[in-house]
Amino acid sequence: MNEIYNKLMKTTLFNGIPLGEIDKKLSVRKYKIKKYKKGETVAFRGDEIDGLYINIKGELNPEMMKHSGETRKIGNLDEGEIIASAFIFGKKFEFPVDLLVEKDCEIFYISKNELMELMIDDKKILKNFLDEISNKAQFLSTKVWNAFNNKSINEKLINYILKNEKNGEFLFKPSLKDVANLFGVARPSLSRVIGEFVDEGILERIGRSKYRVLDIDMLEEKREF
Amino acid sequence: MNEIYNKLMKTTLFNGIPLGEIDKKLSVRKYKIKKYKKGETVAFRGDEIDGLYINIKGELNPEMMKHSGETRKIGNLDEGEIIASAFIFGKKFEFPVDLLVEKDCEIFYISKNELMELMIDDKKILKNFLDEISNKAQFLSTKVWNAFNNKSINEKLINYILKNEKNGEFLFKPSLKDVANLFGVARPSLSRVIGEFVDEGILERIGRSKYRVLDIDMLEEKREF
DNA sequence: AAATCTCGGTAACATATGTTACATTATTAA
DNA sequence: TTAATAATGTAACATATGTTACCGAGATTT
Repeated sequence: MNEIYNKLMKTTLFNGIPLGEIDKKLSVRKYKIKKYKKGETVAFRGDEIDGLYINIKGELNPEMMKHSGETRKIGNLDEGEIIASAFIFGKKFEFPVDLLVEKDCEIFYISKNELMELMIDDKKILKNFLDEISNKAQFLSTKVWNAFNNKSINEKLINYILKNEKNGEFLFKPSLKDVANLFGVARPSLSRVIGEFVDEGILERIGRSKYRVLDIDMLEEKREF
Repeated sequence: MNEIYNKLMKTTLFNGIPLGEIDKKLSVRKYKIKKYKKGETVAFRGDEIDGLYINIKGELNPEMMKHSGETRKIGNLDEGEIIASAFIFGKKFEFPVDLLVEKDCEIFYISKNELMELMIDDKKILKNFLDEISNKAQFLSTKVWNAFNNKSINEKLINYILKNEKNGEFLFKPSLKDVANLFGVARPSLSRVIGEFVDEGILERIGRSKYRVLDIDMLEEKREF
């Protein structure tokens, strides 16, 4: 039991709550621990969400799929993170994505009602959960803003470089292909824009998917307008 | 006072709470009512958010601005709606947009801490607020999904038509210009695609920004892949 | 080391969207 | 009503991105 409480202490929801407190709060509540093996699917898009799920051990992989079958990774769900926190309340009670197990997992579950009791009982937990779902919304808001503001591959690339360069060097991680996918553009199209930057003397190729920034001023100038 | 409580009853936060209850809860709490005239700016992007703001009378207009000065309406904030609800908690305590007054307004304000006390004190209010933020996140999530899934003007237009047509007819509201802006595309580009649909016999123009769907099957076929 | 495989760079071509300009039609103001 | 203003449909042209194909460089396996 103590091992679980120890894990929970590191989660977003119980962040800052002492071990003894967690023990006291949870001992009077119902909850479950579920285990999954690598390759299994924890949930499919559309499955009902009836409570709070926290990944306390292992790694999960949320994926969205287009009608055509094309998939896109959204980002990993590491230990301590709440699953689909913004979909527990609100109008839709269903998983927005498919959830695949990347590394063997243990998942903490507690019902919606028990969760609310926890929040009413402890102001810190309430604050933690409000912060959690607000952060989700803020993250999405930024994404929407970026989609509106950085429309061209040009702008996306510049932002990527400025965010990822260390000492004037950067590489496309985990691969150029994946970055193109992240941008939502075709790989050769991204390569072409990179090539243009090289022609203009802004970048220099120093290895496989690896470049050096030669003229950071020119890079920032190109940003606008 | 009663007039204000009456307005509050219709808000997202106090939805479902009887008038007497609102009176009882709020009489022991600090809150303010602020008034604004049309044309004033309630808040600028970056201003600190130190609590909960609800528009209880009038109409507000959130706007985002690009570096270049180009602006985009996000959608109106009508009476009863909470302002920037997803930015009260979480990492960013600041307004994500500029807030312009469209029609003379009255705004209800309560501090973050008092808001939390309200939530702890009343489970319905807690649920309402959790629903509110979750809905925001879910709405944004849909937008991100759409941006990923409906990339072409073609697809956006088809979805727009299927969502807005009544008895085979629809119009671009409030104007074609605004819909183009909503899509994030140039107006003539949208017009061109509409024109193509007309040429193909899928649509028929029956007035200013007003069209009739002639072949809904062909419209749905064009949807994929 | 050799064979195989995957990824990344590049080019030619096709398509989609943006830009600008203009005429026409509604809408608003005078 | 008339004049002014704004919105819309359209066309020609410019630009950005997608698609396909091919080759060579690294990585991986044998």
